[in-house]
Amino acid sequence: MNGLNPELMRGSLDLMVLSVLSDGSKYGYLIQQRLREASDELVDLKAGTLYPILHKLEKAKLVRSRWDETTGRKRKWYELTAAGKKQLGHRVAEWQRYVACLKQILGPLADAAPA
Amino acid sequence: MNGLNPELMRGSLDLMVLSVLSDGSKYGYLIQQRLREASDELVDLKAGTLYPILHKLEKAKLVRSRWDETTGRKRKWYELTAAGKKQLGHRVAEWQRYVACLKQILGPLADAAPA
DNA sequence: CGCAATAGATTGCCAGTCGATATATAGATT
DNA sequence: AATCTATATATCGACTGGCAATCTATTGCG
Repeated sequence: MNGLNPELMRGSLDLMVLSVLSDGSKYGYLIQQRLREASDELVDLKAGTLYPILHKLEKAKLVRSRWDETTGRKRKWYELTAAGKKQLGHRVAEWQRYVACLKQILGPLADAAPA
Repeated sequence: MNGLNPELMRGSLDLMVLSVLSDGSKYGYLIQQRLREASDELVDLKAGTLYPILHKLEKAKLVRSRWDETTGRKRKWYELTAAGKKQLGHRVAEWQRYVACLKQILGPLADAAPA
């Protein structure tokens, strides 16, 4: 996690992964890349972070996976379950409540934004 | 931390505390209350969370403290140092970059917001 | 007098991130 | 043929941080 304070990211990593999966199945490495692209290199999930998250989501039945060995390269494809899609909706709404909450706490500070 | 996913909050607790201190010195218990008010009860920092944060900020010279024993109740007042004010500016800017980043990752999901 | 609220602080548990490491294949370079 | 880089998945251990529980102590109310 390069570009931003890692502490800040912590709580939303699941959300990011679910979000990346919302427009179709992907395998781990691809999720990593997509996230890097979509965030302008700000989010660079390490393997040691990503795979535990995927396993956790799978255990919670929010995603399901299957191996693809038809191509030379072994890949494990992950896709959102119905519950996962529903959960994603909740998480997005929660995220927005969080942002609104912080905005209220920051008050006038939220306006001016010096580097 | 009642109203919202605690995991989500994790990274921004320091920022919240710094922010609450930006409009004047406060003692711990007061910070707790102000934060609860300012967030419409969504953020309720427990003592076991707040005091370690304050001590950490003090160690980092972002806040300074002094005891007030002139009133019956012993209170430890915390105030932002110059470095703390500067740091607050950085943290706010960083927060905004984070929010923008997430918005980009969420893409179309960020628009519709079902509960 | 007892109880709730105020006020500060510490300890120990648990969960989560990430660097390091392991394994293995594909394609490019030497 | 050998080496290197990128691809691809996975686990382990160290470290950090939040929070419930706990402790001490005071103020004010019924």
